[in-house]
Amino acid sequence: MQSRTPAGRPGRPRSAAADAAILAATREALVELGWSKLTLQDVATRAGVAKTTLYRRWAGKNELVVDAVAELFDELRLPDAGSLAADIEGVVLQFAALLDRPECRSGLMGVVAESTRDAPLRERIRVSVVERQKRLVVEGRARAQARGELPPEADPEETARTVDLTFDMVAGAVVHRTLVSGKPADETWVRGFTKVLLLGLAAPA
Amino acid sequence: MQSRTPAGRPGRPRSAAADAAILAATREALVELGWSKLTLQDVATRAGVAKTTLYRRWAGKNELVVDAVAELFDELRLPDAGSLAADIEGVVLQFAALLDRPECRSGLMGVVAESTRDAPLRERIRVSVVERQKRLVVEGRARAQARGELPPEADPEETARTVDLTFDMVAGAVVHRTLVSGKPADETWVRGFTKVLLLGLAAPA
DNA sequence: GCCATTACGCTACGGGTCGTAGCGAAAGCT
DNA sequence: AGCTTTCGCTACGACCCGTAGCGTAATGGC
Repeated sequence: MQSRTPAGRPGRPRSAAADAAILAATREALVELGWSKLTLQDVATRAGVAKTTLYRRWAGKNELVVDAVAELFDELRLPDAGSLAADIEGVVLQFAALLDRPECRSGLMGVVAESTRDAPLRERIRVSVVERQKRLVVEGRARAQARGELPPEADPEETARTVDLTFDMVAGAVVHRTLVSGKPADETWVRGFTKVLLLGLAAPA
Repeated sequence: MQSRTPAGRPGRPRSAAADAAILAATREALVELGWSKLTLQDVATRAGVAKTTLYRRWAGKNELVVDAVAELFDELRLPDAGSLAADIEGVVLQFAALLDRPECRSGLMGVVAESTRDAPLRERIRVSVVERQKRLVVEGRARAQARGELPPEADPEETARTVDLTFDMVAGAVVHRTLVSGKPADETWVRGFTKVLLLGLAAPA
């Protein structure tokens, strides 16, 4: 978050309600206007605050949208469906449902595009959005290894590489399917994807 | 391309040199300024043409950048390295090299972000950029089936689904690796990725 | 209760980009 | 030649950016 009040600070505290209103207004504007036509003036008006209040809390459009989109990813949960295949399918379907929301599509792609020339922004995205998804991969993997569905690795470095690879394959495929190919990541597609991924991962090293 | 002269048209023809200069200037501006700070005024100045000339040929920034980036994808070639694994690795490494160029990174992500709210733009990207990559998948797949490395499919609809899935997995993983995770898609990574993908695809239906 | 400190709403500002219009000159085709 | 289209140039209103300054509101410390 942005407005962390360090407890013992004197003066009037920042309104927590304003934070929530601004982030909600940002998502609303993303739905109606998209990334490029979204203006901070418009967000401020929707949220019922002054434009200057926005600039006191966020450095600019990029940072604001990252925070607004990051909240959406709080909904992601790792289901315990009994098998690794079912777990993957569940997570992928949740992720696909998120990417189906227009505020998520345009917001995420907008900030990712900006992050190609803004390292601090990329780091902010990583912490607020990417790591939150990656944790699901780590947990799901641990469960699957406990069940014996995946071969365990001795080398922790090898484990990190495999987790990274798995994550890039899952998230990348879903994003590419929905945003570039422009087709829905529905159950049929997810089943086919999970099958291919699982066969590749389950093979011994 | 944009300025297609229908041959028998009277009047002064559009300068082909200007087209090339504008597209090159667009890529140059993408490198130095990135997607959001790129202005058509700046591109026009770099190309040595008037701003109005730009607006006569392209509807706006989105369309211009799509054309400028699409030219980069002409370089993609399907190597004949003897095995499917080597072919995939070759293509993926080429794709990774493209995404390593800043004009490709910011330009591509920028227009993809806009395309989430602009169906005609998405179609333009599909025709100019996506289909050009997808053809490599189709060709490589045909070769591999001729070599017996991949199981052939009787159902043409099933074939289309598999090609789509393969393409989304390859392109998606590379894009996510380089642009979201922010790590290089080097030979080590490509080898690991190809291994997982191939095991999943080679398995019988 | 008083005071220092901070947040807030409001207004205004210079600087920049957008997309378009209008003009005269240049460059082709028949 | 004459017609047609492009091109460079200038100018324009509209909009957004990001900041500054002001008076007011809401806290915590004493």
